[in-house]
Amino acid sequence: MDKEEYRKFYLEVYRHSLAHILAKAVFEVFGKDEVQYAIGPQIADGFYYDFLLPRNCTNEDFPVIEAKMKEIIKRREDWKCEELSRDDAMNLFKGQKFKEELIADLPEDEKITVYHTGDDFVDLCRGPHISNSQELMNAAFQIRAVSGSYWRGDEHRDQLQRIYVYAFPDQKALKDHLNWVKEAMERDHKKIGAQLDLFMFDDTAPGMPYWLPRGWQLYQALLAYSREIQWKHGYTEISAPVVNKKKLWLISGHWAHYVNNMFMIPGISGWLSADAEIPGVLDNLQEGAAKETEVRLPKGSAVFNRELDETMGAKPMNCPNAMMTYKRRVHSYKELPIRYSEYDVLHRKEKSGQMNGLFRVQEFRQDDDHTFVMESQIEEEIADIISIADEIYSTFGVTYRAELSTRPDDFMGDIEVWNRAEAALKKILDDKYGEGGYEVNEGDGAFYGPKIDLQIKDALGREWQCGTIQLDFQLPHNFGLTYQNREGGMEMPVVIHRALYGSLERFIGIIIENFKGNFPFWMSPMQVGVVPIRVEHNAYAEEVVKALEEEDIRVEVDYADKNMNEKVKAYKTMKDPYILVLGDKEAAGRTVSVTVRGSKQQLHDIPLDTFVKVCKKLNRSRAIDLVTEM
RNA sequence: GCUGAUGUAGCUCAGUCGGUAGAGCGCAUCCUUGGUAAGGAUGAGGUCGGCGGUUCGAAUCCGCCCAUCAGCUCCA
Repeated sequence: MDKEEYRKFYLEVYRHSLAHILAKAVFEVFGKDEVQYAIGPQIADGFYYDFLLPRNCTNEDFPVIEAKMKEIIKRREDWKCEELSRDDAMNLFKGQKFKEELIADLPEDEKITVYHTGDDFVDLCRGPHISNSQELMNAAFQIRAVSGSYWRGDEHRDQLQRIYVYAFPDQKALKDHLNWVKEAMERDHKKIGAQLDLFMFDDTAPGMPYWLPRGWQLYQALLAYSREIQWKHGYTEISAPVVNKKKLWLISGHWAHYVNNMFMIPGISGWLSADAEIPGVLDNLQEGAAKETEVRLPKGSAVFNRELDETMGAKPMNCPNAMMTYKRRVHSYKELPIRYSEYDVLHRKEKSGQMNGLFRVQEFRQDDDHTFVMESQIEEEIADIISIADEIYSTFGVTYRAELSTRPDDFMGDIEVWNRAEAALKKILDDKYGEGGYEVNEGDGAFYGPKIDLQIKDALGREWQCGTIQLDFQLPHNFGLTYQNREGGMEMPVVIHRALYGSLERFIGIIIENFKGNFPFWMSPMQVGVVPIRVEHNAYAEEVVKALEEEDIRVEVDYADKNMNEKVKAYKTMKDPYILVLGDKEAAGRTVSVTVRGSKQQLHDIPLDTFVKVCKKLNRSRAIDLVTEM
């Protein structure tokens, strides 16, 4: 074991042992007979332990539990490992239903071990552990949070209370980690988004971002990039209705599978009154809806029967409209692949508590595409998509992780078709990342097809699904799509859904955190800030602005009669890549003085033409770093 | 939807035992007329998230709701 491995091993042992100490403390604080303990694994910054408690644990319990843990450690109790038979183990944990379930689920040949901490606490555990609590005297820990969690991740089973604890070998490591967390919070896109005036939210439209002038510039830069790269790869862009009648969603299958996540809009006669005797209103209530509540509505209240034909739904996805677009006429095999990209607004109604800044919203746009191919073209097409993904992600300097998701339980369609599709995706991933070079999520696919997801991390290390590539054998069937083959017969195309940014909103959230708001030149909301020193320099400043704007460089300027320091400060706060200071010297020599973002040094006597060329080049190359020498 | 937390000026936050609402930054006006995140003076700005309750009196206590955050569960 080298030094690093040794450290890692002991970190695990410490955290694992502290988890037992936490459980013992919780027993003593909440009463041993009233606590059911489940599992307590370690995680990146410590560990957690799940309990079923007699009452909810709140922040006020944290210091009490922490003090109890410290007290227990000071008892310097011995830890003993014991190997038990299955029956003895069952006996030992009698009444502890989660432990009983865990033991029952252990494979036949698995060795069952328990660890005793002192003579009044025992936990089912594989170990290894410390041999005496005093080894934990120097360990640093702090309860981070408590949250609800479901036993075995199943929301239909017991909801447990998960106590999260930061745990490190010593105080310094804990402090360092808390600092890291603090710094990560500073990168939070919600915070930077407000500071840089990029976007905002309002209670009147939960989860639906307002894109402010600066943020919208950034957004448009990303869209322009997507359009440019897709055009080169043979994509054609369309735009389609945002709101569609129920009939479309019935055909696509969304009515059956996704209706509860859709924003509904009643047609003309869709609104009923509670006192109107309309048969079928109550019968059509969704399963689980409280019928009593509906009956008690005051007379004259508006009631919406969404089962009426004229009910419209805001699209949560572009696919059905893309299918309609394809279906408008007969297609020949010679036309395929046909690629319809679109950036229309999508709406998805989320359960409360699911929203999260730009990461999880109810209104967003995707760099979406639906490609119609012959089965023989799938592999080549997906390889091309992955090459586009690589190109896009490298432009932003982000790394991603690929995941394959396979057939879920509620799948639609023919199982043979599913198997073929999954095999095709696996082959592509094996070729690109090597066997085992990507994760497989069994049963996590969309109901209409398997998918490849591309995951990117945020500042806190949480992973978010951005890109997605999905095969679909189902929608072409639902919509009756065909193409005419060489022999004159009709065949059904396969659809590839794909988005590489994923949602623009989520992707922008990610890159805000990645760049900490210091965006590459090409996507900066404003690229150059111009500061005339005095009003008499405004004339030259106008010339400079004009020269930049002629080359499509986003430039802002402050002609006001005020101190130049204020103007510089404003642009620095907004993280403009370049700030130009213009005074007598510059006007006389037709030059600019450049302050480069992130650098204290100023570049003087740069000819205006040279500076414009640098900006043009940065826009064209989409380089991540700024040019610092001119 | 669930668990825990948060919500006071545009922003960051203070507000003790229930007794007329505070600061810094920012904003407006003025002075300083300037070389890279200035200094000073004056001023505007509040339904204390919303609704209801308790009370002589509520930012403060209680209930419900809304929104947000950390998780869980979901997520085409």
